[in-house]
Amino acid sequence: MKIFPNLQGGFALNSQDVILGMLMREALTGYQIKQLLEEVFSNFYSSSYGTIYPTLARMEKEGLITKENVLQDGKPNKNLINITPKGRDCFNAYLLAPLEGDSSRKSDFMMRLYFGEFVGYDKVITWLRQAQEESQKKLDQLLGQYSLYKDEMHPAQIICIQIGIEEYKAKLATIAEGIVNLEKLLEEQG
Amino acid sequence: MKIFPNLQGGFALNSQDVILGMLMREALTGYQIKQLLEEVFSNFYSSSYGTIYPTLARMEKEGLITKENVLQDGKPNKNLINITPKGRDCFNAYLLAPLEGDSSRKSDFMMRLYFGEFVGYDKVITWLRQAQEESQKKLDQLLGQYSLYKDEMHPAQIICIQIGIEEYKAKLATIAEGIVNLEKLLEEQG
DNA sequence: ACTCTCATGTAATTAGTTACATGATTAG
DNA sequence: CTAATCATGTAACTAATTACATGAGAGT
Repeated sequence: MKIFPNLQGGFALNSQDVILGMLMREALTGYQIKQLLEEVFSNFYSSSYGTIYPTLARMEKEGLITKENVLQDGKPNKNLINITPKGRDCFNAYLLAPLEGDSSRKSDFMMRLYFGEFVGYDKVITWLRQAQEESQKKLDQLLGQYSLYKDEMHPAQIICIQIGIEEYKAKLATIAEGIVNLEKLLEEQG
Repeated sequence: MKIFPNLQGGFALNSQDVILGMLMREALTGYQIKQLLEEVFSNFYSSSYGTIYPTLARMEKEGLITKENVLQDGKPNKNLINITPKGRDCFNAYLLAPLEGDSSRKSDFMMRLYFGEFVGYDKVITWLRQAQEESQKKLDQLLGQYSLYKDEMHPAQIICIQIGIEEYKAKLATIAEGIVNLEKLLEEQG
């Protein structure tokens, strides 16, 4: 007896939907899918090889994709993944399904900030600086994407990237302000 | 042979650390822990009863907490959870461990925006409006928290909430702008 | 010599969600 | 009489991560 009746073709955002979306435009390899996840989707999704390859195997069995073995020279052979008509239907069904509320973003950084009372200001400042560096990298990545591709991007895609950019800018500004305030407090103390 | 040697007292942010942090100030019940997660931690963590109670049971076995049964009248009995000295050590070890990079925020909304080319502008606008509503609620929740407790909050805690507030403001502004642009495009189309 | 990129995959393990199960009291 | 709040827990199942395993070619 199934407790979760929505095995696949289910309603929650999962790696299968993301992969199908990527394949809508062009055939890709598992390796390329992973690269795209890191380079362009990392702001709102992530997945490892340990998820990607087993998912692709299952999707092939279900007839959502086909694998085409391509011999290369100088490089290992690759399996080029093509989406099938059934796969396209499945992706369109995902797009028509009700939008889910944003799933919980778990942030170690924010958690520690919240518990900042249990460490010294200096430690909190260290965390803030680390988050600052990380956020700056993410922002640069998004800005790079935007300037490179904005002319060929769909309006919805542009909004997606802009949301990321503006969120990181806001985060960075608030972190910078926080560092200044904490440094002032540190000085007053000692 | 263990593949993951960091069973507990591990390095990744998990429900155990969050629960210990909550108990540092005062004893709580499992029910109250869930409420706090929804009301104050929801911006950077979430957990269900199906995680909380089994985690508490394991933590008791490991001596990180103790349960104190309290009889109430008119209400069901409750198990008040107290943190032990070992539990405090464990939480401090978490705070000293290296800060993790922000774990992947998986967002159905952002994913759909990115694949907006496969649906009409009207559908994208619907998604934007839904996200707008949801983000506004989250923002209001944070603003409420801030105005209620800002005088008793630690500076680090204030920064934590401000980051959330500014992120949501930025998101809302960008969504609003996006809706205007898409509506213009819809009109032009006819 | 070493490291990076390309390339595909499996095994062990963890952590989590959803749905179920129970039941008293209070407020509308 | 119906729904919400208070309160604790379990069983079935899903989804994912990490680490391992393999191997060729290119650049420094």
